[in-house]
Amino acid sequence: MSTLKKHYHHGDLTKSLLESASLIIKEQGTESLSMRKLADTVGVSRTAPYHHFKDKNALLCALAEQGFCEQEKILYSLIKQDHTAEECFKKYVHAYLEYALLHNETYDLMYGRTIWKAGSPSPSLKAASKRTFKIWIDWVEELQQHKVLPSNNTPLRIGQTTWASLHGLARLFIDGIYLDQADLSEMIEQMIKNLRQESSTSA
Amino acid sequence: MSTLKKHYHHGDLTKSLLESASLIIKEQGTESLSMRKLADTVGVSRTAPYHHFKDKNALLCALAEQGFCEQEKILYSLIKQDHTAEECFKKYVHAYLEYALLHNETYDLMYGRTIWKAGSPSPSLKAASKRTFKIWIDWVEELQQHKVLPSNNTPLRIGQTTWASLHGLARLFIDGIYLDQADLSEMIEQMIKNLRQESSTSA
DNA sequence: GTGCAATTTTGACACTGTCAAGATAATTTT
DNA sequence: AAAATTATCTTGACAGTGTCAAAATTGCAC
Repeated sequence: MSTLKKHYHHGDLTKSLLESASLIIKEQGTESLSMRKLADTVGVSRTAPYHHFKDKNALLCALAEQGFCEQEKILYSLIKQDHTAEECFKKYVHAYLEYALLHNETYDLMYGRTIWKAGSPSPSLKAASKRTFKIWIDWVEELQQHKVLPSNNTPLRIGQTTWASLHGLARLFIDGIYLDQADLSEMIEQMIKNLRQESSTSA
Repeated sequence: MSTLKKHYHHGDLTKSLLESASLIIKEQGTESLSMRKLADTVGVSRTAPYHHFKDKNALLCALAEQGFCEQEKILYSLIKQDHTAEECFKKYVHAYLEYALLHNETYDLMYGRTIWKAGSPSPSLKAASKRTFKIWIDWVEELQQHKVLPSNNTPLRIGQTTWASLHGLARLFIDGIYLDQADLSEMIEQMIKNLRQESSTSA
């Protein structure tokens, strides 16, 4: 009888489920997120969550969607700062990888097989990812104009390939192929050089 | 009583399991590979496979290891041809992505979360992946000498970053983030330009 | 043939996602 | 306020999973 929504037994189960689920995947990995344990953690029966999410896939989609919002906020605010385009791009790359590695489980849901191949992305998740991608492509166009990124192709293609590069770097660490965080920063620096318009300046 | 190995009940269960498993993941995805169904397919009881593979993880490791052998063969033979370094590199990129997409489920086992993060790679799998990686790094050094890849860092770093780029491109398609195979070849071409020593030649 | 070791099976346990049906509480309608 | 309707949650059930322990089967060496 107080705030906005109010479900009789639990206040706001939808929200509680998302929060708990988010915590579980962060601390124990997506593999060990089960609907039953989640329900138990929140203090509700096994099938209660199914009245708030059609199935597990829907829950994961919601988590991924939250991730897109969060990531978009971080990266978008970065773009809108008043650095040189060059400096801004470098910061973007660092921020992108920082987000990916810090929220690695969420990143995996956002850009990984679990939802996009094994599962099926919800319409609103698709929309969120498209939105994020569009912001990126628009900014790539600017970066091309400022001669930060190469102009030998359309913003779309350049955006796709440089994104693929960042994504690949992120994945190698997220998936446990590389573990040594010490290597990471050096790899990031080199990746930035690779992606820049003029890649080779020194011998 | 004929050839090399011979197990009394089934000829060579180990081999049969690997072959069937390989077929199942190719046709139905790794998600729908279960030890029980696999056993059933091969015509043996649920727990029989456990005398040939310690657990499911071990089976997956074996599949991944096979993948490394196969991939190594393809790529290594390519390196040893008599094209220009430039031409050879282009072919390599195409071949790498072709393998990744054609054997996408195996590729995912070789370079994906399932084994490397969620599971645990067997010693021999680790060795196989190290071997493959070493061949790559050695060749990167050659490519640098032929001014195909940039020389502004060690072979290791350049090898890591350009591999990350190829891997990222592969993953976007393997994981279902991108589906349109028509885009793929254009993205590959652009990626090659990105990776080459002099990335921007035209406006 | 007997003994031994390799191989396979049966039974069991604790999990998983999710459906159908029933119970309960809140909300709306009368 | 009482009744009807809806939203929410629970209990029971089913089919599936990985994998362990113990028993059964088979092949081979002696």
